[in-house]
Amino acid sequence: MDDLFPETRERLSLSSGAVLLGGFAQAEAQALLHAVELITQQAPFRHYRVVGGGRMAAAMTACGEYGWVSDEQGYRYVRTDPLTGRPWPALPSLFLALAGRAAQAAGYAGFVPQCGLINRYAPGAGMGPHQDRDEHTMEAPVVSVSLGLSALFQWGGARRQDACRKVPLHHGDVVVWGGPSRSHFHGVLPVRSAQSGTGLGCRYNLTFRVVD
DNA sequence: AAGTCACG
DNA sequence: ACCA
Repeated sequence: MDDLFPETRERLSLSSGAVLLGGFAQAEAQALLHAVELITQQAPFRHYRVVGGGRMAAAMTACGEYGWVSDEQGYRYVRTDPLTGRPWPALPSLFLALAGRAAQAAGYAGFVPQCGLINRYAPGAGMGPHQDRDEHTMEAPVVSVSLGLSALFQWGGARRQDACRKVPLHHGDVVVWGGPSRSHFHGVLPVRSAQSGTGLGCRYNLTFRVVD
């Protein structure tokens, strides 16, 4: 388990099935950011609408077999980027390797994501508590990778009204939630601008999922 | 409401 | 509460 994350700084049990892994190598973070740059050249960041008409504060794009979109038909996964009309950019092997490694370290072997969502949080942007329930299967875990500015992750329970625990997430942290925690509510408090060692002016979050 | 705003 |  531990040898899969040799750079791990800390390991924090969140609840049944959810794990926070801390700190992969800086060189790997730079490679991940470079991959993000290449993806966003093909599938630009955009702001989706939430049900009800509001605008999501986080800018989003995706890579892999499926991408998450929000449109007049609701929240769903599609194989074609509605913005470009082209398939989503391929999941870089670096993403596949990191996601598989993190999932295995958290106790979920054989994780092969079909979707890599990329969320960009400018200072002030956050995401309210919600469940990830648009995937057709909930068997596989969600793997979440934090890059750039730090943020407070809100980790809730199975019900919206359950208390949320605030977990600081920093550049290089990975959160994995599966099993009973797969459908737990979670969100991100508005990101605050700060001088971080990364020099990045925003937070990037990569989330990896199996869709069907 | 995966958002925003008003009001106590 | 709002009423997409």
